[in-house]
Amino acid sequence: MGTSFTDLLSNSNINMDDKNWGFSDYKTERFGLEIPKFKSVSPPPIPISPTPFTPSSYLSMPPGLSPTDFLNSSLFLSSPNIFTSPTTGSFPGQGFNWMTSSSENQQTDQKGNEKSHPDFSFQTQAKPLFQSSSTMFSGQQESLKKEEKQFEVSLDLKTTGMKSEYPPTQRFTSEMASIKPNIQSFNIIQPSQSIREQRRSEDGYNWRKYGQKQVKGSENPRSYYKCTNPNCPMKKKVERSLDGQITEIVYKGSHNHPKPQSTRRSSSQAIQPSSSCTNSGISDQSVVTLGNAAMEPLTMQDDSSVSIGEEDFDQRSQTSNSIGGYDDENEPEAKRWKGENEFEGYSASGNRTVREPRVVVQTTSEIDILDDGYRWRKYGQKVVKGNPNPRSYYKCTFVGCSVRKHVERASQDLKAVITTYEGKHNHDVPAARGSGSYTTNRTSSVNNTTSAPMPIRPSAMPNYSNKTSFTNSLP
DNA sequence: TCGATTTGACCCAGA
DNA sequence: TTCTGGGTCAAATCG
Repeated sequence: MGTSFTDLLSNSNINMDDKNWGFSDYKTERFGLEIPKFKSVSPPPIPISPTPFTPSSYLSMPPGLSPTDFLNSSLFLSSPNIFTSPTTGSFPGQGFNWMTSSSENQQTDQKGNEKSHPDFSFQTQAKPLFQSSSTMFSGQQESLKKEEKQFEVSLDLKTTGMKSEYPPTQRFTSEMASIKPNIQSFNIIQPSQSIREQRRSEDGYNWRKYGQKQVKGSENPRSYYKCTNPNCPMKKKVERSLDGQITEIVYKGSHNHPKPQSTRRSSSQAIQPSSSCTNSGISDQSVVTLGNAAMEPLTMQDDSSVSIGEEDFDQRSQTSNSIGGYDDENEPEAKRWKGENEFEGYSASGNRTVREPRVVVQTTSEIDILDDGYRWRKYGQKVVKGNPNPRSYYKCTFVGCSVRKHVERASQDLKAVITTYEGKHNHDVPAARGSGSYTTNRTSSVNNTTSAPMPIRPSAMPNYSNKTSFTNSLP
């Protein structure tokens, strides 16, 4: 059982020597062909959100080069498309902007139009790894699916000995993130592992599917899942493209129980927030920083200075994150509010043109966001007309305090952040978490390790009402 | 045999 | 009030 992942790949007719795999070649596949319609080409599998996405699953690091080195290199940090979080100052650029090198900050679509595409960074698909490029656009769907199926089964047998549980092409992507770490660390899952264990989603919880529906305006079926934990209200909706790739996940509610224990997960090390996360932070950071750099990443960037426990990790990773690209010009009222804490994303299908798969993760979990001294809970995110950048909505978490704020980057100047406060705090600024200053530590952490811009920090405004802070805080 | 999934039917909120 | 569509239920089916 000492088979390395590379061996597995080489046995599967995947040329690891082809330096284009997963990168430029893939981009060519996505954008270099005449694609009459986005939906004609299903979006690639994506490492869905709460998953401790593990870039190293797809990357082979040269000897002597650690992922941390990679992250700290100017290749990542010099990108002008990398911004700190509007609220936390976190540095999403550490979220593995795969497609973005210094010369590739601008993506070119199939029409030759250059467009800023920060979201594309998270297209770190396993697809180039696990799907033959020759069949990528063959149009022979049945043949393709058979090939995929055969390959995946083959790979399954080789690597895990487990039976297939996930649809083709989706495996080794989002839903399989719980397995992926085993690949990353070259650990082989023992065949004795229970089926139930395998059903655990990438977020570490167990889900039971209770329904599926064809949603109007979308050819993608939507599946409904409930957390299998008794009395847990947590649900999620998963939309998949026809070939099984997830195009959207919407979480609803929050878990009222700790994450189930898992021997597999502990052995794989990859989804061990309290250990691996706080040490390297790499895999877990990438989960929440992938996507639009202007979005609230709620990252684990602070790991070097702040120890984040599992619960913290869970909540952060479930925080509203929207990953995907949009056709900004035609942006309709993309998402509609269903309630204060409920936020319905619209699927990556329908009338609008969507170039990237989309993930909306919503939860009622409370999140602390210490950027101005107060604690904020993100309760929504929305792309509003006239600004392609999502607006993050926050509520003060202090009981009885109704202050809200929303943060967005200016459409004209991405370096500028507009923070609008609404209401008036009826309490003092809460003490920072931990013994030291959380924000101070974070700031120093960022500054010490990168040349990242300073966190955007609106001046503390204990009393304000509908004030807008237009902060041009980036160099 | 049992738990998970599938799928048609039903419920219900909103237009 | 009716219609529509998303969400859920639950019997049937599957593994």
